[in-house]
Amino acid sequence: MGISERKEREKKQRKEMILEAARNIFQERGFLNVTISDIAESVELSIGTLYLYFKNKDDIYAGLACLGSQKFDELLDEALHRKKKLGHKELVSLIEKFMRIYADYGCYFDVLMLNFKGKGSINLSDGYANTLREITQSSLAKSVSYFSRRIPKNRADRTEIARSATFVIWALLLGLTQVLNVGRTEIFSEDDVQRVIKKAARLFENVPPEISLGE
Amino acid sequence: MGISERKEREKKQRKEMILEAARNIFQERGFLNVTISDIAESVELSIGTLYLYFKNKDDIYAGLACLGSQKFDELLDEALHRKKKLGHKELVSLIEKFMRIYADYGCYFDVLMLNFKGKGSINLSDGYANTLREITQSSLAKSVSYFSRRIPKNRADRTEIARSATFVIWALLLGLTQVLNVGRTEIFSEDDVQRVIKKAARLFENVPPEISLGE
Amino acid sequence: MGISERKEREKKQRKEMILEAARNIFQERGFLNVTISDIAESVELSIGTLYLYFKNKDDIYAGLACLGSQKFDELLDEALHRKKKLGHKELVSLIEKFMRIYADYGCYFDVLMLNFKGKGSINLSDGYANTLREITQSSLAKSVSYFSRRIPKNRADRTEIARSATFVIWALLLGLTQVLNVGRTEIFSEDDVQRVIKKAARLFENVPPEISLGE
Amino acid sequence: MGISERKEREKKQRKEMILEAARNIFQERGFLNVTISDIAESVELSIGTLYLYFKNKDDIYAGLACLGSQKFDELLDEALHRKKKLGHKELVSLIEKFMRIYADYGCYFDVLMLNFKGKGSINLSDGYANTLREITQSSLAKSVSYFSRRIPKNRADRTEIARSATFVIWALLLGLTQVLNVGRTEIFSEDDVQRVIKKAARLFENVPPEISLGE
DNA sequence: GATGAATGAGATTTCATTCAT
DNA sequence: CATGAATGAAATCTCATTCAT
Repeated sequence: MGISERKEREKKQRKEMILEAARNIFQERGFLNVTISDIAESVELSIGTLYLYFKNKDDIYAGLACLGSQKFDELLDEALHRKKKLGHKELVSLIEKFMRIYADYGCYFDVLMLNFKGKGSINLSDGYANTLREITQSSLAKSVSYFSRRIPKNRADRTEIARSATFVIWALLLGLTQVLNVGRTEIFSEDDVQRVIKKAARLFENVPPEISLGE
Repeated sequence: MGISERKEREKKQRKEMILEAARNIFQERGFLNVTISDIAESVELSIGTLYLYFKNKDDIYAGLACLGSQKFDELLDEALHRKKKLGHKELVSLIEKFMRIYADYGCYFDVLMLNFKGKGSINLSDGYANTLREITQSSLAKSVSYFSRRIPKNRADRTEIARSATFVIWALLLGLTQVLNVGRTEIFSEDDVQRVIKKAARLFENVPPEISLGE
Repeated sequence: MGISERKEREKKQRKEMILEAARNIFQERGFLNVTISDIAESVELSIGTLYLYFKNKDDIYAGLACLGSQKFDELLDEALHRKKKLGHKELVSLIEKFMRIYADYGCYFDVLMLNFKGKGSINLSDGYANTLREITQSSLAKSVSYFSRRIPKNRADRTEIARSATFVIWALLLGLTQVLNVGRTEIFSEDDVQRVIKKAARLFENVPPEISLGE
Repeated sequence: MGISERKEREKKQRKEMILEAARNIFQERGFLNVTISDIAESVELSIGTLYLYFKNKDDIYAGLACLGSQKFDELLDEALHRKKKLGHKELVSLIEKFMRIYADYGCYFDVLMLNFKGKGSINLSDGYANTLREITQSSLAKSVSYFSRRIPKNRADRTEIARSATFVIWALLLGLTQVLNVGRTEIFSEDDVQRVIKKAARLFENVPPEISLGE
């Protein structure tokens, strides 16, 4: 039992190592135009070995999506696991952190998008589909719980409000990465980015409690 | 000359017809796993004929991206070309319209994203690259102008604020489509969507003038 | 009768016009990478019209081959239709002329080569096949006759010697174009070309009568 | 390192194996109308495998051209690496050998011709372009050196004469293959061929030393 | 377990030929 | 007659996956 557990653990570590290394090539060349060969080369393993750890290409994508979700979950943990209300400073920090995560792990989210929007283009194997669902639900629950705690208990629609707040801020986070990445170099400068982040953060101040992001 | 002009016009119309029909199949099956054959079949033309109108596959993608930008530009025209401040009702309407556009023309934006993020994955021919840049600049100018008019003239950083406001709302629009599409069916209901939109719109109320979306 | 004859004549003229214009594009771009479209464009006629005059692509190639053979035949006429022995000066002139013809009409000969060597790659329609055979036989007969007249009548192998002489000089002519064209710019200069031609011509001097090119 | 060296060697051998087998189909069907599929079938490999060894179709052609140049180079080595003057017997032998090489490897030279005359029709990858240039220069140097040695040292234009002699004999060799192959069956018999070769060889006898092929 | 050469199905692309106008 | 858009068969090329070593 001990042995098989260790094997299992080692296998999982190796998978993550592969994914971590694979991420580089994805970030570098974009989601399209990356082949299994490219990944293998980037990981410094043979093609065949990749198939020992992943059933097929979609499985690799799914793995990436899971890792990305985890990163996002960790970010939320750090940002929301505090007593204080999420003020301007904290929001700016949250957005900046997410931007930075996206800079390094953007392909995770892209895979995530393509997975759902691709309507079957990526067929998650059951294992990954479950993992992904669990992580997402976990993140969602955390966010909702956070906002919920900051809404008066006597409001019947507390949960709904908290869910909405969650999706709005998620949307803003994701949208900012998209817009700022698309426009970068072509349309605006680093200064622009800073301004946009600050303005986005300020949106959430001075709003009535029930729509704010907290207390 | 009259004849050649007509020919030119007809050719342009046919190109748009192809793109319009191609859009369907993209929306239906997702951006990945659509082949030239699929498009040809959807358009009810032969593969060879597509190549009469488009140099190659990337050229078709580029055409889609341009059309998508145009749709977005038209949306902005309609939403911003008004005297009144962009109030809650108008914002809700704007977001809803964008959501609806995205439902039909989402693939346009996906192409746009992949084009920029893919770092060369889609090689825009010069013609399309220019068109795309022009449309984007036009949309940007409209937005900036709109917000700028609503900021006190004596503020030195008027333009910067207007630009930031533009990017924030663009980000929100795009982000909402992403989040809401990803989560749909899996995570939330149509009711959720409505709530999220309303909440997003309300964010922009009761904020100090210099960061509001208007007057 | 007069009318149909005129029509026939006009059609023939048009065909030659097409071939003459087609030659340009062949010389310019090389035998491969020339399409029917390219030819049509070069001739300033529509693709469909080309097919009014030529059954198919091979037919155009065949036409080119015939024209090339004619050019060569005319060259021989001019060079051999004289009383005098073919001396050094005349040989140099002959080679130079052939080189010049080749510079402009080289693709004719290329077609000729590919026709035979291609072993069916170009399927001559019967009409062209006959024309081509006739022209070639005519050229051959002229050459043989020329050399034959310069060999003592009492030699039993007069005709064989004359035929051999013909082929040798034809080979030299053709080979020079090949070698000099392949090497041009890469391997040697215009001066080289002149020297090679002169040396080639000189080979045929001072050889015993029965192997010489004349008298 | 030993392993990678072996791999490299094996890869090279496989490439040559492919080219050797490809040659057959080229000789059989003519340079045109040979497809990648045909080659793959002839080599008894899959299409995909060919693309493991050659970047594209042109790369295969280029490989053939290189091998052909090598064959020619070897022929020259054998023919010229001797003390004795290149007499009639040796010349006949040289021509006959070249004819035989051409019968088997003719497509090599055809590729060579089309490469240069096609003005870019075949795009040599850098590697092949260099190899080809090197081999050609090597062959040229050998020939020139051979003839040079047979020209009195006090002649200032020794090298020029030697170069000219080289090109003339190369032209004759190549031209003979062209003429004799085109005319074969249609125009002349095997006997003709023999006579032509002998006559061609005899051309080089009894000529003044400075234009002869050797002392 | 690890490898990567080989595969072959399927993608993109080309172009000679046709035919409705 | 003249046209050239449309065709589709066939070509080139790609790449996820397998399997013998």
